[in-house]
Formats: sequence, structure tokens, C-alpha cells
Amino acid sequence: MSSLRTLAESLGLSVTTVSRALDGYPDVSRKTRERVTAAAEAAGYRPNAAARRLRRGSAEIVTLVLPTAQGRFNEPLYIELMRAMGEPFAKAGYDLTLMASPPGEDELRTYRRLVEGRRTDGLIVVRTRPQDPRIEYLLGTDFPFVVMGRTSAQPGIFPFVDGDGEQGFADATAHLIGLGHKRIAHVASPANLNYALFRRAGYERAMTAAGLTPRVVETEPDEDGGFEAGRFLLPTADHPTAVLCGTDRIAMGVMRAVRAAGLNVPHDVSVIGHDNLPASTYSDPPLTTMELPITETGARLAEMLLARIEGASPEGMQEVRPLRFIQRGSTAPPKL
Amino acid sequence: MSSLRTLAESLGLSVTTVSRALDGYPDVSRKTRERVTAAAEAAGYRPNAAARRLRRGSAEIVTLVLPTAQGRFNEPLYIELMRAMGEPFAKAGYDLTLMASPPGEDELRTYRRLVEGRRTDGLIVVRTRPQDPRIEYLLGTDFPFVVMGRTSAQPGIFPFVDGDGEQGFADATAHLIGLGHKRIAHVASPANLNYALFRRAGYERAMTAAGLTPRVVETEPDEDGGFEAGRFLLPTADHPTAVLCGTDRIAMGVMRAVRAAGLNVPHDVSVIGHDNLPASTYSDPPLTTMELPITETGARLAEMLLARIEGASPEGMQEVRPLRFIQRGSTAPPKL
DNA sequence: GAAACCTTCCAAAACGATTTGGATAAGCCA
DNA sequence: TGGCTTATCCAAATCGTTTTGGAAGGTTTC
Repeated sequence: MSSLRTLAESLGLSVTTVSRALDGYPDVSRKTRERVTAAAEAAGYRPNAAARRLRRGSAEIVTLVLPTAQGRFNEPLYIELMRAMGEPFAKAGYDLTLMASPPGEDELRTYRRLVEGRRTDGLIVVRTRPQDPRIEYLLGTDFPFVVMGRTSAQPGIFPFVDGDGEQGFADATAHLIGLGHKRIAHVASPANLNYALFRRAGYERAMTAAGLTPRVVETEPDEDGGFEAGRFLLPTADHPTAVLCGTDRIAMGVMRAVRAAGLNVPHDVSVIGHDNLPASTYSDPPLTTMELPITETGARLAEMLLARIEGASPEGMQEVRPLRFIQRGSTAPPKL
Repeated sequence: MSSLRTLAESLGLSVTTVSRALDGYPDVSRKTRERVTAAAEAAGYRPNAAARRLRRGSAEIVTLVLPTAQGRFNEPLYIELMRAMGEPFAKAGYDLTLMASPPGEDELRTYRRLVEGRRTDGLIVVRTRPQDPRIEYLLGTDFPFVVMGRTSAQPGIFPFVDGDGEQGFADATAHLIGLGHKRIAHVASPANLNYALFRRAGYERAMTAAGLTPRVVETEPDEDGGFEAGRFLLPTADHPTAVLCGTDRIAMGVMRAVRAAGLNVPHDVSVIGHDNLPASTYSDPPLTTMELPITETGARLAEMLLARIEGASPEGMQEVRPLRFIQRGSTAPPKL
């Protein structure tokens, strides 16, 4: 409704002066500035976002694109991430928005729309794959983006923060070995998810180092996948006494399978997950798990993205952080 | 990079013609149109969103503002809702975005920014309160919005879809009574959440109709709240044999409290929730619950919002839908 | 008292698309 | 041939800001 022009006319000033008064330029007298801000307040003036964006060439928006299709993913994690990033971005004058996008072909189209239509000033990429077409595409532009997670091999350097899944899973495996477990299985997420590779490698490293034989089952990273894997692993007499799961949701499914097999967690089978989902605190028993502390991660990612938008080089913006191990009730020494 | 102007120059055409060719106007020859679209394709031309918005006066965006601060809310629900609405909006040329906002004063500011800065074309309001300042504000503008949920008393008519919590909780209570339960408690969400009032009313209606005494405990709508309520209700000898919970997350907490009291679900205490969260399928035992079918709800809300954006009147856009009852393992007849 | 400086304001030019209101040329009819 | 359509194209205005490059008038400096 109220534009700069109407406001200026009602004040008997030029559009320029009103604009500069509101932006706090020093070349407008205190008296005028006060008159202008009062009038703007009274009229409920709010600059038209499109006009300002067109002129400034910046959208004042950063976007997290959430791939979401087959099954529900770790959404609470991403909402949490949004919350962690919200404040730093708001402080810098950016709206943080989330867009859900079906993965695959359409996903790249979404990115192109956002980038080439200048619909956003920066992107947060999540749920990386070892070869990630989104990142390949973004590296080909000079568009600012940050990544939660990593890729395996990508020709180019970009900012990311990731948990040290390799070390974390090695440590968790060592923890189980320390409890006395020998038959430890790993239920892994599909290898087309990048984190799955690291976690598996850590598990295998620790097992081999202890002279134990790794046993890996690959499955969908959700409760059903975990349940299936559990049903596959548990029936035999020499079933694993501990199962290290790629994600909490897999772990939930495995625990259900353990119960379905008439066994007990953690007495017969210990279970460990990863993500520290809200539900994991309240499962029966509460799930032993690990996590990348999300608040600090979000804050750091926001910082990086803002720096990139300001034109900073991505060098030195690669961080692999230790995971936090959370000991709860789903792990115990093996029976006898 | 590539603008209409550069494209036009490279083709030896006017900006007008190029624009109209790409928009499929009939006053440009087939040959020219083909030449233009080919060149646009080759140059990777994508219209500048800000410019188009400024001129068209539409942002091509609709926004769901998610209040998110104290504790994690039912995020999976809202991501699911986004997914349900994504396609109809995409088909109509709108990007659907989610913005997280701290509730309270700042929340209204977020709404004002979006509405008055024309940053979006339509809003989806969720997590309604009985007196909802966001809705009051929006009713004062003529800005298009739809609501998932209802308010108690609001001077004005607006589009909404809500589950019939009153009937649903009455039915669930009747179901428990039919199983033979007499001491049935209700753990309610705080009364400043609108749905809490309806659910409680339904519970009380069914109890009273059966000549039973309602017993209501109010608590925070999360696992901790449920746990606290459970610890309060369960220790006595004449503890409830069934607990009807305002949300699944409350129910999770209650189930944990039941176990902590050395009792069994459902043998000693039946538990019912509401929301049908992903985790509820995989809890032990799986939770009996109910839900507002989210896909249809999202589709209908999208339809309504698009109609409102087109200028349709909000009359007849009020829908209270029956809840779907999902019987799982957390309910059984009372012991003896 | 003239030159150099502030202070305060503003006209006009962007930004990149869409849309209005013709202009030009070719085809058609009588 | 002249008048009337029709088919194709385009110049210029517009959306609402921000920003550039002064201009006008008053002050200070020497």
C-alpha cells in the first residue's frame, strides 16, 4: 500500500530523502529524519521486498533444501538445525527458509531455479551423497553454499561441517569390544549416502584391529529397514550380541526385531544408534547413541555461509568434528 | 548473468519480443519463438525473480511459519504437511517455503514482514491458540491465509481444516469404556493450545455420559510432560487403568512412567495418543492413537489457499474432519 | 570579500522483467 | 489502386527501491 513515493509526497520531501532518512544516512538532518521515521511508523510503511531486492541484487534469504520423498527422514534434526542457524542469519538480515524437494532430477531443477533466478543468496546442502550432483552443480557456479556432511570425491573446495563418523563408529565399536562383545554386527545405511561409508569404515577398522570379523548388513535407513535387518541377523543361535546401527531409526527397528525374536535389549543384544533423535531418549530402553552437536554445527555453518556471501574464500572452511557419545540403557556386557 | 536484454541483443530482437516469445504470446511468429526459446535454453536464461515479482506484484511463494522454541514440537507432522501441499502449489507456480520463528512478539513481527513487505503471496498458519494474535492480525488485512486447526472465538471468517478432536476423544474414551475401563484419566496439553480444549471436552463428555468421573492432568505436550503426569497419576493403588493422552509425545512419556512404576502397558494401564507420529509405530508396545489424515488435509489446504489468492471468498472453507482411529498394541481390557 | 567547505536536500538513473499502445509491412478484397 | 485486416514486432512506461552525482544555501577560512 504505502510506498516511498506516497510517504514522500505526504511529507513534502523527495523519495531520495525519505529513503536515506530511513536508512540512517548522515546527509539528512536530525529533524527531518525524526519526522520521516515517525510518519513511516504511523503509515506502517514497509519497503517492498521485490523492489529492494531488484535494486540491491540480494534476496535477503538463505535456503535449506530438504530432500524428502522415500520415507520420512531425520526431519527433527533439520528443524533443529534451522533453529540453530536462525538467529545468526536473522541478525545479519537474512530470512532462513526451508524448501522441501523431491530428490532426483527435480532436485537439481529446484537448485537451478533458486540460484539462477536469484531467489536466494545462499544455500545449505544436507544429506550428501558420495558423488553429489547438487554440489557438482554449485561448484560450477560461484554461488555461496555450505554443506552439512561431506562428499567422497568432488573436484573443488567448499565449506562443510561434518561429524567424524569414522572415528565415532570406531570408538563405539571399541566400546562394545571393551564390554566384552565379540560378535558385533553393523547395520549400515545404503552406500549411496555418504555418511554410511565413513561409519562403516570406522566399524571395520575397529573390528579388524581387535582381530574380530566384521559383519555388515545394508538396509534402508528407517525403522522398517532396521527391523528387516534384525530379522535377518537374529534367528541363528550365534546371533550378534551387539548391533551397531547407522542411524537411530535403524536402531529402533533393530530393537523391535530383538523383542520380536523373544530376546532382550540390552541383556541379549546391545544396540547403538546415531543421531540422538528425540524419540531415542524415550524408547525402552533408552538408546545409546551419538550425535554431532547440532547447535554449534548450525552456528558454524551460518557463520561460514555469511562469510561466503560476503565474498570470503572457502579455504579453511572444512571441519570434521568429533561425535558426542551418549551412553544410555541399550548397551551392556554380553550375557555370560 | 543472462538477462532479457542480453538475450535480445544477441538475437537482434527487442526485449519485448523475447519476453513475449518466452511467455507464449500469440503475436510472435512460430519461427521467432523457436529461435528465442532455443537461445534462452542455450544461454541458460532464467528470469530474475525480483524483477518479475516487482512487476507482477506477486512473489510466487507461499509460506508456512512454524513456531518453534520451547521443546521440539511435532515437526515430522509439518514436514509431512509440506510434502502434501508441495505438489499442488508447484503445479500452480508457487514455491512452498517454511520459516521457523520463535513464538511470541517476534512471531507477529515475522508475519508483518512477510505480509507487508509482500515477501509471500499466502500463509499457512499452524499450531493455533484459542485467541490467536496471528489470525487476528491477518483478518485485519485482506491477505490470503489458511489455517490448520481452529481458534475458539475470532471475529471473522477464514479458511481452516481441523480434526474433530472433540468427537475423536469422545470416541476414544467410549472405546476404553467399552473395553471395561472405569478409571480413565486424561493428560491434556495446556489450555493455551486450541486443540487441547476440544480434546478435553470430548473426553469429559464421554465420561459424564457414562456416569464416570473425569480426571484431567494438564502438562507440557512432550515426553517429559507425559512422564511427569504419569508419575503423578500412577503411584496410588487406585491409579487409572487407562490414560488418554493429548498427544503421542505425551503418551510416550506416560508409557515410560508406567514402566518406571513397575507396571505394564497395556496389561496394567492402557494408553492412547494423538498424532500418529512415526515413532508411535515403533514404540513398545506400538501406540494406539488417532490422526487427521495429513495428505488429504494438506491437499485441501493448498486448494483453499490458491483459491483465496485468486480472490475467492473464504465462505464455505471451514472443515472439521473426522479423525482416523488407529488401534495398536497399547490398549487392552483392564486386568480382572 | 572571495574561496573553500559543510549541510541538507533532490532529480534522474539504475535494477530486469511485463505490459500497453502503437508501428510497419504484408495480404486481401473490391 | 486504395482501404482494411492480419501478422509481427517494438519503444516506452511501469513496478518501488537504492544510489549517483550534483545543487542550493549557509559557514568557515584566509
